[in-house]
Amino acid sequence: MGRTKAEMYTEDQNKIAMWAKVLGHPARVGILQHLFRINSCICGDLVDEIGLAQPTISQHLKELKNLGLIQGTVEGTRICYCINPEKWNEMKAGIAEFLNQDTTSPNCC
Amino acid sequence: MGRTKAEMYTEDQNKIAMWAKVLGHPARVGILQHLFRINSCICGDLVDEIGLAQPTISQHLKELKNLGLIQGTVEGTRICYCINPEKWNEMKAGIAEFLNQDTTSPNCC
DNA sequence: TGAATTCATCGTTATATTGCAATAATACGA
DNA sequence: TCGTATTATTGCAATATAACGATGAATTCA
Repeated sequence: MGRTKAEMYTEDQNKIAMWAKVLGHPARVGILQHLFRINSCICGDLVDEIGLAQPTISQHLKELKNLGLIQGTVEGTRICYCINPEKWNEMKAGIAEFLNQDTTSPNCC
Repeated sequence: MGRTKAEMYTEDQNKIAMWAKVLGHPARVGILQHLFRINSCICGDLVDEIGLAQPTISQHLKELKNLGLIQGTVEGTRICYCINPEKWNEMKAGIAEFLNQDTTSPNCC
């Protein structure tokens, strides 16, 4: 991402940007939507569902895991992923607070 | 970003990812927060406020403009930026719908 | 034990993003 | 018109992302 200097920004700004960044790819949005839709865990059908190669899916899953948004448990040779509700709600609250800023003030442009 | 294949995804997924991506940098988060805080328009004090070089700020502003989230009007030699409430609310609704998915189902992990 | 299955990791390529210096463009005032 | 101030654009250099083939690790089953 070039050379972003995280220390220039507030913790708040970095956190929002971090969350937004992980949502900033349609494959990851699709993975999360699928996990919600299937509700119960799913394994590697994401490869078929999304249409990317297995290593690519694995990489996207890793990024989602790094933020704790999803978690996986081993089930034999397969791995079962699902949403982590606590982290999801934490992100939802953080982003909502940012998005809910007041837009009713008279804007001069 | 490597070679993301936008045509693989739904319009919905691309839209959410597009919005999230532009929020995925702390400088842009900071710019938007500042525009909200100052409420009335501001010009190029963002350079002092954020602490990046003027061309860098200009580039971030351009990305926010591309999505229509902010708009600028010329005021002499300065340019006055502010939030575009319509677009902001459209983004807010789109992201909220995605984030508000139900997390109450029993998760198996 | 050995083959098969599933997922993660590594290594590489292609592309995107960040950041800035230099420079251009625009508008104002003297 | 000329100089000044402000913002945009251009052209890099450094770094991050995305994608995938090849390979490795773990597990199940024969």
